[in-house]
Amino acid sequence: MPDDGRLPADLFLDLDRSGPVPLYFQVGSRLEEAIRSGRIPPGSRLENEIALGERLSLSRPTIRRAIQDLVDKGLLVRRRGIGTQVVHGPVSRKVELTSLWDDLQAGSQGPSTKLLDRTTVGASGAVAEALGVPQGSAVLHIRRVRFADDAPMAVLENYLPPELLDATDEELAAHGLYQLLRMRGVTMRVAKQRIGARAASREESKLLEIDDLAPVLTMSRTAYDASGRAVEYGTHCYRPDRYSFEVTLVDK
Amino acid sequence: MPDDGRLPADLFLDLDRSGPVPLYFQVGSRLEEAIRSGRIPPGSRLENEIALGERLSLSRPTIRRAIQDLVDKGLLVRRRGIGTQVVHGPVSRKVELTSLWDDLQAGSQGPSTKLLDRTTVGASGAVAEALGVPQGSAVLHIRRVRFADDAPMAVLENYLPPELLDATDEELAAHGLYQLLRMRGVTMRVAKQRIGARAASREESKLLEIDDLAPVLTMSRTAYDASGRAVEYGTHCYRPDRYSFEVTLVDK
DNA sequence: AAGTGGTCTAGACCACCGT
DNA sequence: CGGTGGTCTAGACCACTTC
Repeated sequence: MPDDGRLPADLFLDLDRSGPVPLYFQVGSRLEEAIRSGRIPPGSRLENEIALGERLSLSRPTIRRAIQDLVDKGLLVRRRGIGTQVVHGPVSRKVELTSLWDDLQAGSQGPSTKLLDRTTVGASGAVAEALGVPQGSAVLHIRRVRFADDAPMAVLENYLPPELLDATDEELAAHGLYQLLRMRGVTMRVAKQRIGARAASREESKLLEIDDLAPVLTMSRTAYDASGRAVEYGTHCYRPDRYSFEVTLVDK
Repeated sequence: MPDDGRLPADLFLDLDRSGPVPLYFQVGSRLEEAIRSGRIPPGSRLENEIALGERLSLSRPTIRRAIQDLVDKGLLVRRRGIGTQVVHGPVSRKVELTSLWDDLQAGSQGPSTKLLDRTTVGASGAVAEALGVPQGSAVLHIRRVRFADDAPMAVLENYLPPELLDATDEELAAHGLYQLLRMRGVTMRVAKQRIGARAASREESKLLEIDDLAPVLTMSRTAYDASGRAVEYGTHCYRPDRYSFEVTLVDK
């Protein structure tokens, strides 16, 4: 059998052993690129971990970690006694604007945002519980509409901790919450989301340019920083013809 | 500071070093149990990895893996130079029937299912592409209604590979797809899902006992086995007042 | 029997955080 | 500065699959 899964030799020529980027990340990224581009075709077998490690002068745990990351992303499948294969399914498809993170990560570059409302309010029961602050303490409440290609896509309602009370309207419209929080030393690490559906309210239907009571996709999220403190609580609703969520599950 | 994060001494007394259950899994499970039960309270600090390893007579990588699994589940947060903490947020909340896997995993025990339709059809364009089979090849098509507490919750439409062509109606109603496929040697490893919303069709609204054109939550999924072959394609719609999806995201 | 991934060990050095 | 997690190494033994 000539198919020994030997990878293209030039894939890993430029590994940087002194820079700050971890080796497992460099290996994983190059491998992911090769798979998504189709250069390593679906269903093809990879070299075994030890051989690959020797060719790259890397230890087996380092190789394993790089491969495991791609397994977690759903790009590779491992079977004991068999080997590692590229999945057959639709791999090359990029995650476009349906990623679950993009509300946080886009912001500055992505679709535009219009600020509808921005007030400082005392945290009510549900908000106070979600953010983990005392009832009645001051939090920032904002309401925005997100546009993609000049068409309304979502209505975003958020409650934020005191750090952002000083943000200007211009900042809120231009920079996205994730970025604003980062600039103030707050980085999100964990988020819990609930996705559902309901009929649009009269106001929402107007903003989204859909019929009253038409279906909307809803998502509510609480995000936590590295210390475990809640730093964002939001309730969003989306036009279902312009937005959907994509999730890849891996059996562990 | 007396808070050295020292864990309860009896947590790890019964580690089985000879059985088939990996040590990192045993450690992780016990830790998860202690966190979810509140025995290790939110915000509390854990011992550092090396100390914990010494106390349990385990190497640092083994401890790290156990902890990392809980970080990936959103139960713990690690910070370099600081330590590992239990997140502050709502942790103890069980995942009940909103897990993204339960359609696959419940089946036998969970809510009941009524089989509406079961036919062998030639794979049409979209189905053939999703399942990765030739156009027109025989696949099993089934349509079911899922009930929870005797109330309709979802309409499930699935296309399945030839392995299941011989399944009886009783099996289909009683055992759940995941279990039936497992019994035939097929195990799912990766699934890609898309979650959206739309208005219910007349037939769906009747089955779900809701108004015509009322909102429904939709999910379509393609599942792959260990070899990367597609083994299930399904389109489901849910009553949004009885079902929603819960997702935990971790920044990696 | 040979080859694969799955687990585990016992170290090492580094980057980052607090004091 | 000491303590923490982040990375990396070089081995070892095992379980599983295929031949």
